[in-house]
Amino acid sequence: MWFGKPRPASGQHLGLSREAIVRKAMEVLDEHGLAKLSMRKLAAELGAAPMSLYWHVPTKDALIELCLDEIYGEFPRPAPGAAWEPALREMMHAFRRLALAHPWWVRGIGEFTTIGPNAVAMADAMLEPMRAAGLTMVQASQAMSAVSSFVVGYTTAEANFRSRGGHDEPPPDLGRIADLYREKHPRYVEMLDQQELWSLEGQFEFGLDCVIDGVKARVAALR
Amino acid sequence: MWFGKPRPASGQHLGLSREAIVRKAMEVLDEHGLAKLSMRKLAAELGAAPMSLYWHVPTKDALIELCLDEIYGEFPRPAPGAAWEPALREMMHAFRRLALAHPWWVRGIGEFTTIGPNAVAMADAMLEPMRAAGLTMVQASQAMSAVSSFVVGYTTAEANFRSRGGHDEPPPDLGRIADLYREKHPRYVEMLDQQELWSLEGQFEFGLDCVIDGVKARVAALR
DNA sequence: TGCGGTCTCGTACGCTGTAAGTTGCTCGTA
DNA sequence: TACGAGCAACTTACAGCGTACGAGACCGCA
Repeated sequence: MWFGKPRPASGQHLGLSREAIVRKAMEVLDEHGLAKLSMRKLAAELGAAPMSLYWHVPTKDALIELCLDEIYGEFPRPAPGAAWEPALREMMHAFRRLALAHPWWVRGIGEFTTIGPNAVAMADAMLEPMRAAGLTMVQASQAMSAVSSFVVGYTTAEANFRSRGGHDEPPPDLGRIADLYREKHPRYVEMLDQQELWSLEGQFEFGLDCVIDGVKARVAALR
Repeated sequence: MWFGKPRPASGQHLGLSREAIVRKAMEVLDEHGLAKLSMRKLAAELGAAPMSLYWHVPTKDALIELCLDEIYGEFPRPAPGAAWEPALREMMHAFRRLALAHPWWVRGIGEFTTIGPNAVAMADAMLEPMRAAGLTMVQASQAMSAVSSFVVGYTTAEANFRSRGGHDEPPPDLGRIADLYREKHPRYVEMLDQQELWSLEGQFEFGLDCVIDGVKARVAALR
């Protein structure tokens, strides 16, 4: 007997779809990280055979790129009429938030260069307040490139550091490292001892302020 | 008769050593990239059996970290008595030079966080002119963190872009991407059409100027 | 009833890192 | 000269990986 469902959910149909696969892949990524994602385990998790995934997704790398772009979809949109500087700042804070919530994401960005629909939409949205404020295309793009380069670099390091057990205080194995280099590079070891440096948010804020200030000054000078 | 050589180079001795393995690994990395480095191929290249490498190196990841640190050894040292700003600038240019010469390097930095002897020596050397100029430890460290975060982020993207065939001009598949997004994000596509944006060195210089300016201003304000 | 399209699966190939155990070599000492 | 220690290289084997290829199962439609 057959119940007239759009998908008869019988025999050959598991309800697999690109969306379902991406969703489950992101679960696995959030929980176990990039290195632990395998097509075979992912398939098992979905109750399917490994090769079944390949009907919906051409390759593992392509799947990862889909996941990467998915995160770009979670960015907030600048409020209409917002000034570019606070909008950019807010966007970069969102970036850090997402990067720390999904540590595999920053690493993936470094390896795969995403130009998926969500990434493009996000960049395009950020372009709006900048153009509205009178920045030229080149200025706007250079500003975004400078600021986001910093943010990518910083959050990569931070995510890495945190994944090794670091928080906002000196890491557990700091003593070992300090001992290793104490006679040869005492200045460096002295730096490691500064409590203030281990405020990861503070470091981020400082760098972000620097870049944005620099950008503002340069943009103003060309007026 | 015995010639007093430290290693008689006979029978079981292939001349394998940690240094030789690292050297050959760097050759492979420079030529084929991180993904193509395998212990088995590396061993073959050295005329040895795969497992022989494991006498000299505990694990593949450890070998990669050794290679990463090796590159840090190629940094120039700031001239004695140099001012911190030009010294830092020069250091960051060296970073970009090395990152483009060894594209696997930047990617590896993002994945492995190196605190090897050469990396530490390089950071320590950079600390010298900053301390001499009267910056506090915290200021010096924050400045280095901000600037190098930008440089890591930018060169990661640039190395990635170049490895996909990009040079200092619009990439070959730009048309395809532009067509994809033209109706939905015309502003973004217009940005891609700006010739000036594809000067990768220009973009780098712009961003670097921004961060360093911002750092200088902040340091001066705290005086 | 048969057909073409959509989806799932089984098998197989050629890779990977490395744990465990074995062999041969050289050397210091007896 | 004989022997055990220790170093260095090798062999074998395991568990896993991405995915090419081809064979089915099921659907709607003619």
